[in-house]
Amino acid sequence: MNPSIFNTLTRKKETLRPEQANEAFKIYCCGPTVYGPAHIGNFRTFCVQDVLRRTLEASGVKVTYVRNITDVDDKTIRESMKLGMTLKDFTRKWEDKFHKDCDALNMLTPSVEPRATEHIAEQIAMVEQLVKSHHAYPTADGSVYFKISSYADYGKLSGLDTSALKTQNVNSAGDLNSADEYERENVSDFALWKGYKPSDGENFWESPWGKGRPGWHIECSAMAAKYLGESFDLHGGGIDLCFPHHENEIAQSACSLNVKSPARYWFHSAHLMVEGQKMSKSLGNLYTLDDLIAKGYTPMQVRFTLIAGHYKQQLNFTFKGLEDAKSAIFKLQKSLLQILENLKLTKEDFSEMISKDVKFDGTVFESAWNALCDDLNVPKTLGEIFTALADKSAPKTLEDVKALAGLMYALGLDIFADKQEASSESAPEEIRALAQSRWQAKKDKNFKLADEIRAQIGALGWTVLDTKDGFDLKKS
RNA sequence: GGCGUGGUAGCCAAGUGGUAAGGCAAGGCUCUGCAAAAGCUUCACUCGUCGGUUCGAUUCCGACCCACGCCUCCA
Repeated sequence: MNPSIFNTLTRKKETLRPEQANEAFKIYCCGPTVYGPAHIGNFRTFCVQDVLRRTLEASGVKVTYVRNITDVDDKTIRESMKLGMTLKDFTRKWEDKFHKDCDALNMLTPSVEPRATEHIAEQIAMVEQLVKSHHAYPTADGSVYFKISSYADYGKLSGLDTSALKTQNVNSAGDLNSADEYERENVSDFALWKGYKPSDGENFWESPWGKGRPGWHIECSAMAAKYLGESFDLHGGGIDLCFPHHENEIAQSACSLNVKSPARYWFHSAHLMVEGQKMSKSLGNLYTLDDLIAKGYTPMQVRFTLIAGHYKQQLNFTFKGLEDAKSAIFKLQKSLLQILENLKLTKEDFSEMISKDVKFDGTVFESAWNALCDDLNVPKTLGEIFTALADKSAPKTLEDVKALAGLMYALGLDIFADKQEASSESAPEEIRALAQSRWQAKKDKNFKLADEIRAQIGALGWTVLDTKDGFDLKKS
């Protein structure tokens, strides 16, 4: 079964098929701007895209996945200069951190991950092409702007009324859009190339219009065309990129490459709220992965939380939600362990089964898979998984377990990544000795002493949990 | 103002023209000294409000209320 998604361009749910049958499905996603640690809002988008890619793969489609690194823009330049670092050293540092976080969140590595600064020539070539075809014009300050009035379909993706746009001189905050600053012909014309300013420091490249640097939108168009061709299958990003970023990309590509739209499917995921509020630094509710790990949550719990809501739906991120995810994962582990035991299989066996080569048809998890293929309905998928797991009337077969492993591949949930609560081995010798003496007291039916020792252990920050024939120690 | 999304149990969240998946939390029971765990089990006559269409609407239509997002470089 081929997965479907809601295509922003057509405003319809569509089945995803590669343009050329038997060829790879080509995806381009806008990657991070590396000027600091990515936050969970960024990761919501990237995790959802990861699920899309994995689901396509599990459906038997080959995928080429390109996600760029934006390593030059106002923020990267400003922050690197503030620290006295070269732009490259600065951005590589945050790029490495981004990759570390992605790995922790069990995201697959992109097929290609191009950096904007390593594709300046391609960007300049595209801008030249646009200038030559009169879709763009240079200005006195050495910048080049795209002329949106030269492209009739501008605004089609985001449903923008361009006639209103052209006369719009005031933004939502009531401020005058500083149209004159760069001598733009029209306020809505956007920069393809930015002329050099002293505040750019050492960060500039030579171009036919003098030294400067590329505008933000052109990098994606140039790199997507280079690695995926003039037209590819799907372009993704956060909903905020729909306008103006993707709108501008379409305009650039359409006018320089002579295609209607660079991508046939446009995939946008909704934003993340935190405790009901927009996430922002000023509200102090902007979390990075490390922030959550420091609070004792695991990357897998974070991933579960980020993908558990539908991608088109705004997700309200809460710590209660993180707790819920923790319990849900634990429940999943327990049910699965029971099934594996019945089949005389181990966790390791299951881990080896996690693969994109799966058959879902005829298994108890067929409906879960169908839900995932239906516009990436992860909440329903999870519901179907739990329902199937709980259905005692259908004993699970090896094929069922393999199908579940396939679903775990698609969702990117490494279900045993989180150890089931720390166990006795990690406890200090002192605690273990105490626990041992309590166990002896208990066996001697000296419950008073046993409870005293338990209280003592509790005071030292550990909890004793009795099992059938022994005990576990847990950090409390 | 323009465009768009959503309002389903305490919280999160699917869904369908015929009377509401799932997760979390909570309650009850069983079980072991106790505790925890585990197992079993209960938990929306109701789907923002008001009208309309229909034999029948949470699901279709209209109006209204509320929340949220985008509107020039924020995933």
